[in-house]
Amino acid sequence: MQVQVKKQSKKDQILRSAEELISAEGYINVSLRQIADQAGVQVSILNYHFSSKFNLLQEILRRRANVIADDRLTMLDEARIKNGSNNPDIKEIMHAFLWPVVDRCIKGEPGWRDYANIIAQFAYNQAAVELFSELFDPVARHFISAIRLSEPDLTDKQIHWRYIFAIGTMLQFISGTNRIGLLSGGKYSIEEFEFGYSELLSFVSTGIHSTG
Amino acid sequence: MQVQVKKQSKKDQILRSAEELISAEGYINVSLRQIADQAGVQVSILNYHFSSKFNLLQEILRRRANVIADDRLTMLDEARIKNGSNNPDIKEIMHAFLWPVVDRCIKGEPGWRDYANIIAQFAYNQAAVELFSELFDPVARHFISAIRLSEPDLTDKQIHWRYIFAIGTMLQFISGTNRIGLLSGGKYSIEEFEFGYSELLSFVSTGIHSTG
DNA sequence: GTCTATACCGTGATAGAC
DNA sequence: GTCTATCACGGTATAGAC
Repeated sequence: MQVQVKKQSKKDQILRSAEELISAEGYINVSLRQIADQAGVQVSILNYHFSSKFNLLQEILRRRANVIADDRLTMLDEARIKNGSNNPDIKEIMHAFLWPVVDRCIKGEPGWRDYANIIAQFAYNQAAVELFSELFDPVARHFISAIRLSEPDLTDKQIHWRYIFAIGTMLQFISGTNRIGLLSGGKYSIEEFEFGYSELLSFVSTGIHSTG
Repeated sequence: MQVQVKKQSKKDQILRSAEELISAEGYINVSLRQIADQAGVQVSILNYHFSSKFNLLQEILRRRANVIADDRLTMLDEARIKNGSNNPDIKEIMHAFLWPVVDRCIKGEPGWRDYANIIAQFAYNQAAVELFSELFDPVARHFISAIRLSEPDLTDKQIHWRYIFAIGTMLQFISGTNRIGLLSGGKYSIEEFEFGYSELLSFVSTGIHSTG
């Protein structure tokens, strides 16, 4: 029993160190030896537990995904209950989709910030797309059903495309790159997450609702 | 003179091979030796011309950027002229922003498709953000001015945020990952670019115009 | 200025002892 | 499960030919 706990916490420690370093310096620039050093373990332990560097990355991506997935479904259900007709409007739906990620990834503990950064790093990487689909698309289909009810004038195809666009918008927001700081010459910043979030939510909701 | 041409075409050949391989297999998975082989040159030539792998990537990103930048400004000017008041509506503005990328990257020669893929691969990579800003933000500021005229009810801060969101939406679209194919179980595909583009344009335009 | 040959050291990964 | 030793390969630097 105690051994089991010990092992778990050790594996977690590796995952945590990897998360931190990959987020800060980028997957390419971090070596397994650095990760091992920071976690206080031997290099070959990493290969024992994770079998490859890329698989370590995949485990990082997996680890926190279902927390988000659960929260999204919970918030979607709550929105349905709060709304008597079981048919919340598009903004409530997208809030249930966006908030679990944004809240944790921007305000949450450092691990979640790192996680968001890593997700953005690999979002458009061919090798990781299938994993992302596996982790997030089952829940996505629930949201698409909800949108279908809420926006009866949209075709199924339109809903799918716009949902994908919403993901793209969200990724831009949760990536730690502070592109808005560079664009605005420092006038605005990714740190103003409350303003940013309300803009994100209305951008995405209005975009999905669009009639052309 | 002729020597100059020869050299240029050789350097271009390396860039082209690198572009193709990095797009297809990912920056991490491609070695300089593979690139050299495909270009029919020696490995050390790459270091001679580009000094490092990452710098080679940067040159790839630079090479086609100003073609897009020029087209965007041209289309923006045309929209202004076509519209008597020098104040085109938001959809015309965003079309001028999106079309030069989408047209080339989706319909254009293979090199442009690869280019789009690589841009998406590095869009949220900390190490590349400053370069992207350098390459695209000067033109972005012209578009922000145009939006300011077109959408007088928006604050400067709102325009900046929404412009950033538009970039995120575009990246999702031009990335070659076909996330929509996975989400829809193959029903829809990234290949239907005409439908996708009209959805993209209205999503982004409506999102920017949003009143909450 | 270009290109070639070669060597260096850090990397991810493996096999086997304990 | 963990550690040591070892491997092949990667990006990079350099010395010198043309």
